[in-house]
Amino acid sequence: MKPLPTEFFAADAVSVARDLLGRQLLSVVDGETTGGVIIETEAYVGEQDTACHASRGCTPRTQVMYGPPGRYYVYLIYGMYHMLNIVTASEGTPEAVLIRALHPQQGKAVMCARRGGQCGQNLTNGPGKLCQALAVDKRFNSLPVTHPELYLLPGEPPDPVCILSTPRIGIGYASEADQRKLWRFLLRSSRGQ
DNA sequence: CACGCGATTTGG
DNA sequence: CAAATCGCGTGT
Repeated sequence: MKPLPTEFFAADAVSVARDLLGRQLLSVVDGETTGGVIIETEAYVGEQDTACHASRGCTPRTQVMYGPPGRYYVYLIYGMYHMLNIVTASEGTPEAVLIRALHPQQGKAVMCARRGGQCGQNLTNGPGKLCQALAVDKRFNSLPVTHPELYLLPGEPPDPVCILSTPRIGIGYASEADQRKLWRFLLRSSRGQ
């Protein structure tokens, strides 16, 4: 199957965040294929969005968000967890989508091992957890989404009625108005995923 | 160059 | 409820 092209991400982060639900994220690291279906995302929308890292301008860390869409923005948080984002919009417009959760599909045993033996629901149900499970770290920062070691497949776009939107998580430092934005998107859990 | 803290996870 | 743990952004 053909990977999602970089052009897919040349749209506003909110639209891309919604459109990424139901898509597949695959990692091929150390000869192991791991991944699953994206079931939770968040949009971070430029310098005016006080929850977005780019709200403090272009810095060494945020530089990739100012580049062309369709590249990974990976950073370290709390000194120990990585966060996987995909840059959207257009060059000079620093927007990105955070991948927050997957429904595990490929390489569950490997993901289990990378997660310290934890399995089941605990494999990829968090932005730090899924990076651990897929062996995603800063070496993917600024690489294109068509990279052979980390890429996306079209999957099956969900029925819009299955998409929930809520406020974003863990952004207490942002303005109240930005905290209230419904820019977190989830796929309503259903059987058979 | 020193300081403070975070788009989280885990264990108590 | 608090610790873990360090790169980055900010101000000196």
